[in-house]
Formats: sequence, C-alpha cells, structure tokens
Amino acid sequence: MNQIELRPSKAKQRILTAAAKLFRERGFARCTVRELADEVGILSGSLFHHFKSKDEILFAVMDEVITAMDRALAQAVDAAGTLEEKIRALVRNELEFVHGPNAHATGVLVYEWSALSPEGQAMLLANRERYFARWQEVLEQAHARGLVSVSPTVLRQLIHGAIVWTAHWYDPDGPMSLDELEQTVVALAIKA
Amino acid sequence: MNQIELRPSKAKQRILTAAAKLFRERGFARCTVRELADEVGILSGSLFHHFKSKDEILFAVMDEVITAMDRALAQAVDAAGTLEEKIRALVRNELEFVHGPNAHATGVLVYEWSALSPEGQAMLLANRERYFARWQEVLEQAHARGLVSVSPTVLRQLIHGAIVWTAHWYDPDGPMSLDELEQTVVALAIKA
Amino acid sequence: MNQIELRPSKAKQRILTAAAKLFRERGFARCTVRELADEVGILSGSLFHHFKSKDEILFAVMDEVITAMDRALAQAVDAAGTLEEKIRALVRNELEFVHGPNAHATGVLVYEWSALSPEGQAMLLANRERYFARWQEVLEQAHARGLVSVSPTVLRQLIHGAIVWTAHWYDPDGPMSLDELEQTVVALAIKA
Amino acid sequence: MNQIELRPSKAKQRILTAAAKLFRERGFARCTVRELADEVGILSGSLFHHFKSKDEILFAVMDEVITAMDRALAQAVDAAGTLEEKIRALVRNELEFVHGPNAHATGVLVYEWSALSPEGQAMLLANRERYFARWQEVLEQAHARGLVSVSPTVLRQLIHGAIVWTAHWYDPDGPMSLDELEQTVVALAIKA
DNA sequence: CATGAATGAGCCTTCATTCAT
DNA sequence: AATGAATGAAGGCTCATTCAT
Repeated sequence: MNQIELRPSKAKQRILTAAAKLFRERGFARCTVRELADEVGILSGSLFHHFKSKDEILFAVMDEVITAMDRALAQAVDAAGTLEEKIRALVRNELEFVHGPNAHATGVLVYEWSALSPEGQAMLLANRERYFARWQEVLEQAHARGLVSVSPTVLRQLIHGAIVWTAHWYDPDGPMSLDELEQTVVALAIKA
Repeated sequence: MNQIELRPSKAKQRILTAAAKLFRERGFARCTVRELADEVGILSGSLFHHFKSKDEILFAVMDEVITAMDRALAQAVDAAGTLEEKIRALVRNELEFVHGPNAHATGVLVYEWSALSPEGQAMLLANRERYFARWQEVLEQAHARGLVSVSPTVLRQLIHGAIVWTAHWYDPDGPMSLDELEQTVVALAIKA
Repeated sequence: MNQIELRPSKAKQRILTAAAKLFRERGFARCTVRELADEVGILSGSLFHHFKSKDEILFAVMDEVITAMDRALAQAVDAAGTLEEKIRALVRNELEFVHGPNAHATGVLVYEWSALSPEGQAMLLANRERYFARWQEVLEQAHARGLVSVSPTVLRQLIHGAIVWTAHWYDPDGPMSLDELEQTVVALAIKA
Repeated sequence: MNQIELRPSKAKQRILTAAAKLFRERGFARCTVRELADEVGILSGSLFHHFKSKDEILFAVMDEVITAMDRALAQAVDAAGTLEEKIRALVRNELEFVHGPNAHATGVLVYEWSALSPEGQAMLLANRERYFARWQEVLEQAHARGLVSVSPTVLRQLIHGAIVWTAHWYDPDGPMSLDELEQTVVALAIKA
C-alpha cells in the first residue's frame, strides 16, 4: 500500500538489509562497521549519517522485524476461521519469518537479543509481549476445548523453540516443503 | 573413574568453569580475557600459560561438554530397557545438560557455535555427529515400530530445538519439575 | 562611516558573530562546524560558501577584532589631551574590547591565538604590532617624563596581562563599574 | 624527602611530564594520544594502562601542579617574616611555577582549564580556592595596614593576570632576571 | 607458574570538507 | 546560495597476546 512510511530513506533500508544479513551470518559483535559499509557500498563514516551508532542499527533491525511479525500475525490469525486454522496461522507465520525474506532479521532478533542494550531491550519488550500474547490467546482457547493438552504457556515455548531452531537445519529449497514442515509442527502441537 | 586425565590441572578446570559461565552470560565476543581472569582470580596474562588463546578456551569448554554429553547419553540409553525408556533417556539427558551443572557449557555449545573457528568446529564435528547418531538410531527404531510418526531426522531437530530453547524460559526451581518437563517433551515426540 | 566594505554580506557577519561566541565559550578545537551552523541557523555545508575552511573563520574573527581594536585605539589616543589621559585611553580601550560588544572576539584573539595557523598568525602580526606600538609610544613618553618608572616594554606586558585576565573574573554588571576598574588599573601603572 | 609517594610509577611520571609539555605547546584538543605516546617513547595503547582516558591525563597534570603550588606557597609564606616579605613570596612563588620546572604544567592549568571536564574542575576547585585564600589573607592584612590601597580581591586578580601573562613574553634566560621581574611586580602591587 | 606493563592492530565514532541537486 | 548525503582521514580507546622479571 502506501510504502512511504515504510521507506524512511533508500539508504537506511539498504543498511538495515545488509546489517540483518551480516549480523546473522557473523554475529553482531564480530561484524565491523566497515564490513557493513562495504556490504552496502558506502564508506564507514556514512553509516553514521543514518544511525547514531552501531547499536542503533541493531535496534532498528530488530524493531522493524518485530513490528512486522506482530502485524503479520494479527492479520493471519484474524483471517483464520476455525481454531485449528488459527493454530496453523501461528506456526505458519513464524516459519515464514524464519525462512522467508525476513529470515536474517528474524535470526538477529532471536540470536542477538543479548547483544542489544538493556535500554533497547526494554523498548522492544512491549512489541514482543504483544506478539506472544496472540499465541497465548489462541492456545488457551485450544486448551479449553481440549484441542491441546499441554499447558498453553509451556506449549508455546516448546513450539517456539522447535520453530526457531529450524533455522539451523531446514532448507526451504530442500526436499521438504514449508507446508510439510508447517503440518509437522502443528501435528506436534495438537494432541500434545 | 580415572579422573586424572580429565583434570589436567586445577587451574585449567577453574578457568573452564568460569569461562562457560561468562561466555554464556555475556557472549564470547563481549567477554574479555581480563574479565575471565578476574572471575578466576588470576591476572589476564596467566591465562595464556594454560591456553594458547581465547579461542582455545572456547574450544575446550565446548569439547569438554560435548564429550560429557555423548558419554552420558550412551550410558543412559544403554541402561534404558524399553524403546520408550530410551526416548525418555534422550530427552532427559539433554534436559539435564541444559539445566544441570553443565548448563553454562551446554549453552555455550549451542549459542556460541558460530563464534568457534572453522577449524575448531571441524574438530568437534565427529563428537557432535556421534551424539546425534544415538538420537537417530533410537528414533528410527521408534518410527519403524510406529511409536512416532514424524520422520526421525525431522523429529530429532524439532525436539532438540524445543529442549534447547527451554534454557530461555524454564526454571528448574520454579513450579514445574524437570520430570514434568521431560514428560511433556516426550509426549510431544511420541505419537506425533 | 562607510560601513559597506565592512559588511561583505549579512550571512558572513552572522557567522562571524556566532563563531566568536562559540569559539570563546567552548574553544576553537572543541567547537564543530555543525554547532556553528546550528547557531547561525543554516546547515554546515553552507558555511563553506562564505569561508573556505573553519580555519578561515577563526582568522576572520581575529582579523576583524584586531583591526577594530587598533582603529579604536588610534582614535582614542588622538582624542586624548594629556599624557595621563592617553594612558587612560590605552587601558579604557582594551577594557572596552574585553568586556564590550566585542568581548567574544577579543577573547578568541587572546586565548585561541595558538589555534591559528602559522600563516594566519603571520598575516595578523602587522596589525598586532601596530596596536602595541601605540602602547609603547605612549608609555615611553610617560617613562621619559617620570610618570611611570618601570620599563615601558615590561609595563605594557604586565598591564596587558592584568587587563586580559579581567575577562575571567570581572563582571560589568557587578558592583564595580568599568570606570572604577579602569582607574584601578591606571593607578597600578602610574607610579609603578 | 620521601619521594616514594611522589613517584606513583616511573612511567606515569614520564607521561605526565610529556603531557604537560605537549598540552601546553599545542593545546590539549590539538594533541593526539599518539603524539603523546611518541613523546614518551611508548605506544598509544600503553597510555591507557596508566590512565583511563586522555581526560584523566589532563586532570592528573593539573592536580599535580595545583597541589605543588599550594604546598610551595604555604611553605614560602610561612617562612616569610614581614608582611612585605609575604607579598614578595606570593609573587615569587607564582613566577617560579610559571617559569620554573613546572612551567608547562602551570601553563596547562591556566590555559586549558576549560578543556577539563566539569567533574574534573569540581574536584580541583577546593585546591584552587585554598591557594587563592592564601593570597587573600596576606593581601587583606596588607590592605588593613595601608600597604596596598586597592581592594585585596581586585588586586589579587590583577596581579595574578599580570604574572600569568608573563609566560607569553618573559624569558628567564633573557636580560631581565627573575628577581628583577619579581621586584617589578611587587612594586606594582604595593602602594597601588 | 604468576605477574603486569607493553604491544599494535583494529574498533567505533567524529568531523571538516565536497558536491550533485 | 542553500542543502544534506557522502567522504575519508583521524581520533580516542580496547583488547588479545607477549615477555622480562
């Protein structure tokens, strides 16, 4: 739709994309601003016209993806009809972030969380909690109706862990389709 | 049994214990050798009498825990009678490393893997594969007997992800016992 | 009189005024061109349409004030009748520059002299010497007539130091009037 | 006497001496830590084993000299017999710091004061005030006895300015001896 | 074995200056 | 004239590692 607000500036977006990739591949701390600038095709000093610090770049990467994840989840859950479809949406949405176009940023969010300053973490917390609250709500309904037997909170964390870990082994271009993976994970959850 | 070869020197062990703790809490890259030396109670230069480099300390932490994990798993699986008990042993063993006395080192192994040099990774690979081969073997039997429905390889990764992630939320001193957690995870696996 | 040649452009004057203030308050080296541009209300790049470099701005500030000081002194000394009045004019003129509308620029001239490039210093030297020659001339007459006993050269420097330092402690809006301060300094000089 | 407490470490003293010289000659802000290290004969990183930051070096230079000045003044004033001798001691002591072995550090104290952080300034304030209180006390007695006519506070500042400025023009190896300079300054003060 | 000062490469960041618009 | 993104050379500082004591 209106992409204006999503494109604060061409350069900024290019930096964030490159940062997500590098921070994920090499780790935030092991990645220098010069490497990042190289990847973007600018000089290191120029980064600081767009972001005040390297930390702020990490924050921006995370902020962007966490916001997008929550928005996408809200939409997907609302669009789902049955409760089972809603559960499927939870899983699918997360898998798509872990393996889709936002894969790098999502990986950064998960695996570089502790590299973020306490202040940064605090600022993202509200978004994180909102996202998980959506999971919680759906799983609680499922639990109430006997669709799942494990406590919603525990189930949420176990499934979340299983999905997040797929980043390390699952290959979207391999023999198993994302659909199959989704169904497998859902099967794990339901009746569990 | 023969603990001699496992205790190359008192100092070395103290360094490894402190390193596991710090590397896990703050991340390998964000942790300086001076902090590590402080934690041990020696001066930074002295670390290098025991290890050639900071990288080697990371390697040693991982090597130690990966070896211990595999040994413990072998013993637990062998001791288990039924197939279901063997599955339970897989899960229990991993949970005990994630939350027991080796929790720090296990966390380092999982979350700082990419901080290890490619050479270091290569040297640990054999151990890693042996460990996962034990999982694979048990799960394949379970699959053959219809105890689990998901492909063993996929199931192994999903369960592994779920267990590893418990480090982020599960509190052994909280209301849920490790036994309960174990049973929940096993329930997830079996019949899934 | 003809102020036209003194006002090369409105913008240039605003820059010089702001520069004098900032260079005095924070020191030339600690003051960035962006801060200066902010103070003026333009963007940093625009400064360079008026001055070739930051150094040139410093030079211009000093050049302007040194020229003004000398011109004002010439006028004041010429207007003075007696020798004692001429001495009074020397002191008064300097005090007025140190505490009047040119206070900032005068402070820059005195305290940032070493921040000026050797070339810049050389270009201002003629003006500086002309200014001090006026002091010298008057004080030599005073010495010849026994009005002051200290060697004119030494006396000039001592008085100059005393006056310049008043920038650090004297407050024109405080209990002591500039007249009183002037008389005190003159009293120090005469009979000394 | 016991020089032990005055020599926190050989390296530290060499750094402070070099820093006083460079900060005075080139200005604190225009002097890089690498230049300072070069002057000392070590590498730039080594500076930070002895001082936490460049700011701390500036502080240490000032702290050392301000302490020494006050101590020397106390001793000189106490040793002086008559009031006039005490005044002479005030002037002499300051001239010796401005032109003697501590000339560089004294110049830094006077001319780089604003380069010191507000926290640093606050920490030195007590010492500064104690030093000036000694001046004040002597000059008040002199004023009470009619030895000087100008208000002690004003006189102190004027004399201080005159002395401090001698750093810019007086050459101890020139035709005028420090004794003569001292007498000239004292003559300025007394009966003024 | 331990010490801790010294190393030196490298890091993030700043900032005067340029230039296409 | 003004803009502001980009430049690129430094700058202060960190830190794993070494080595004489």
